[in-house]
Amino acid sequence: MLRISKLTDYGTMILVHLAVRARGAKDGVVDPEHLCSASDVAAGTRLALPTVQKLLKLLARSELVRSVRGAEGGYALARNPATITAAEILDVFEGPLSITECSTADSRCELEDGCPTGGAWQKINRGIRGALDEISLADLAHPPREFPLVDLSGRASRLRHRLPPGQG
Amino acid sequence: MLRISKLTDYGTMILVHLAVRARGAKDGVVDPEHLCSASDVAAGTRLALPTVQKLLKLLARSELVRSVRGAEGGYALARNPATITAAEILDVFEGPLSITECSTADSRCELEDGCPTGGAWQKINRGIRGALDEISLADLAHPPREFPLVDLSGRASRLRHRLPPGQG
DNA sequence: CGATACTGGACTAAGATAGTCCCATATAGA
DNA sequence: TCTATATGGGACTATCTTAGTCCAGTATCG
Repeated sequence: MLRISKLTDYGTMILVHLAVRARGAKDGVVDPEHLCSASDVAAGTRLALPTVQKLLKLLARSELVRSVRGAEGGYALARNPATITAAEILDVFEGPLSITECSTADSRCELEDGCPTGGAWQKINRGIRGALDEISLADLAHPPREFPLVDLSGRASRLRHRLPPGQG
Repeated sequence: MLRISKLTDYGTMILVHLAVRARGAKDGVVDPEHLCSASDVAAGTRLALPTVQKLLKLLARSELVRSVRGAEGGYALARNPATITAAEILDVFEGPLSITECSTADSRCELEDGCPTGGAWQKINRGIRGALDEISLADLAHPPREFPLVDLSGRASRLRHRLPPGQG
């Protein structure tokens, strides 16, 4: 239920990669200014290069990632990973949509007035956003053993990432 | 972000209709055994009949709705609306999926071991489920002014329901 | 028996998604 | 200045999903 697209998942992996690089995963030296090329990200995440390029372009247009063009250019996080929330990340890739289809600005809903479920979906939406606001990119990049969120259910599925076609 | 499909939205409207009928919206007499035909639901929700039929069939296979065949047959909620949660409803229509694509049972994920985001997505998923567990069908059918959920964000979009083609 | 109504599944058009590719532009360094 | 390296913007396509319809079968009431 409540799927996100593969591209959103990939995009998150890319952000995690940038966050890890920024804190100097390789040599222990922290350098938030460190630029990663698309090729570097593709190699690090094992995602296909064209897909990574596409997603990085999208991210660069958002406020989460900055880019430097030309030789020796690349991408880096625009802000501290601790200040970037999962809600913001999903906004970049999925757009600021609500969970109900009819919530886009230019759609007309003739059931609007009498609709008995409208208000409740809105509350559900806010509840979900609240949960997403609690998770930062820093958490994603370096998850602590005990997470700040309450474990509300044992029903969550195992999570795995599928490799793009042509790998594995 | 985090869309549900139109059919899920429609399905929820159908469940709300059944809940309202069960508590006797018309004459004030409460009758949880009251059966609604697909035609009655279609008329009440203003959704197209074939779509309603399809969704009611799906619901009847779940544990949320029971059906009676033959003349004078129809559909009714299998349980008290207060005990049916939004999480259960979404499970019926969207399946027990996680928010990440790769979480289905038969997919293989070569990034599984080293995947730095897996655990966090899982926590996000649980947080969302927690929010959905707080909303009952009874809430959806008869939303109180003040909702049990905390209002965590002012960013939620207006919610409207779009009519199916051929209406309006 | 016949009308009513659910059951199961097939089918299609339209739209979304994932993935690739091309050309333009910017920059560093030889 | 020239060239290699990168990003920027967008077009394009195959595939999958979604939404919606329809039909033949089965159960039940009167």
